[in-house]
Amino acid sequence: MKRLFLTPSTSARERWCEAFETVLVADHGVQLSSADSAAYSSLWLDLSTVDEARSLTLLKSALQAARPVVAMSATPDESQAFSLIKAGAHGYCHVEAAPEQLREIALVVEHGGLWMPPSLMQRFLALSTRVAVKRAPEWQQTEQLTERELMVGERVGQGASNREIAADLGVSERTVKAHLTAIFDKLGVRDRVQLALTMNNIEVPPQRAVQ
Amino acid sequence: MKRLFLTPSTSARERWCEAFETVLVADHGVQLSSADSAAYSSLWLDLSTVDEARSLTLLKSALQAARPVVAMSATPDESQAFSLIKAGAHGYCHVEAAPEQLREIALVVEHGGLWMPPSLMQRFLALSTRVAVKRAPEWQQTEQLTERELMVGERVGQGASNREIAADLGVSERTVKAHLTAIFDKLGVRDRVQLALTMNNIEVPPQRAVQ
DNA sequence: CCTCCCCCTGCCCAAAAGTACAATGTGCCG
DNA sequence: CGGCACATTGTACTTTTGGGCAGGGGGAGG
Repeated sequence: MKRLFLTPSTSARERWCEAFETVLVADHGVQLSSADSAAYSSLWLDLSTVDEARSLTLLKSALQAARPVVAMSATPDESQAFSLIKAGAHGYCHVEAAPEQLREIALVVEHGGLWMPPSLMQRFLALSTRVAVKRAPEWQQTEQLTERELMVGERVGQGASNREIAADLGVSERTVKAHLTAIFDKLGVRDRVQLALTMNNIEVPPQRAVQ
Repeated sequence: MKRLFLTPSTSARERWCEAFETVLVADHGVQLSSADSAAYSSLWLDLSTVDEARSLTLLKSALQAARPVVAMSATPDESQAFSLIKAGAHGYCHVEAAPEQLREIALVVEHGGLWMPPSLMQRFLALSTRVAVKRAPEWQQTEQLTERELMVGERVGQGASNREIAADLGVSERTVKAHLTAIFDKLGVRDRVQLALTMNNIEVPPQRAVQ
């Protein structure tokens, strides 16, 4: 199986060749067709000289090949790792990773796994602990909101006030309130705080009625 | 490499033997010593007849062997998957998974990867990344709250109203407000919505000043 | 003893949030 | 065309929130 490395430079080519028997190296600009994708089993993106926005763009186009993509960074960073993983990368590692490690990562991602450095993985799992993991039913709740309601809900989920939302959407504050009332009803929440949590997939524990 | 399967029954043993050359099967009750752990490369937990609480207990003891653990369920379920993964499992699959798939999973977890069914993986990533990824600064923030302030903050993070919090803590509503004012100041948030998000490790994007 | 910090609270006020009742306009569907 | 869902807004009212001003009590430490 061949591995395709996309990089602006070829400085690390040596290490890659050491890791895998067959390596293809191409420039970032290369156009990937689905025909090509049969030719390799995984795709490796060198993002060491690329800014965040462009990283995501490159990743998106790389993902179209329907092969697992491993993002490689020169300055591994939690925030970058998570945003790339979230965007669809199957792996995240240092661009200077040793051949042996590259082989491990290839094994993992080419068999449907997710790979990142152990410390990051740990942190990644720890971070998700506060997120509600229950029921698919309420997942649809967000779906039952109208387009406009969804916009309002999302802004509340970011901590915006009614006035700010109104300005954002170019409507009156009264309209925002109207949407909110509808949302509260549909999602079964009481106020904007509970809505904000719900919009972030956080379980809202039932509050004891007082008075 | 051997794989150790922990199961109350041996009904699936056949499939396991088909998947791997060497398979050890033992009861859930078996005690794992670190000496044993050298004998196998991964540990597979059959949780098909086990309730949630016991699942976590079994997983915890299995993890002590310092080998990757794959949890297998008869009724794969998002909630169960996530709680097991968070508790330290490296893989989650159906107990009836085909031999070929078992081999894939073994490859992944034994090389440091995380494996779960693709649909679950997608959902898992979608959920996880709503969470803020930089906490070092704000983590201390939570620490800089006094005991009482922390209690109030946590309740706000669960969507409680001032009145409810007051009742919970057995103080007046005015006191709750006083604590809140102090919290807003310390954490640099504007209102209870932003506080609720912050308490759940969710990044509060700066809002454009309007007016 | 004095000071600092934390906890608690009352009165009062302003802003924000949330609701009720009502109305207008638009586009889609039978 | 009439019904219906959606978006929009106004007036007015109630509730909740946030905070200024002022004060009391307690514990730790100089």
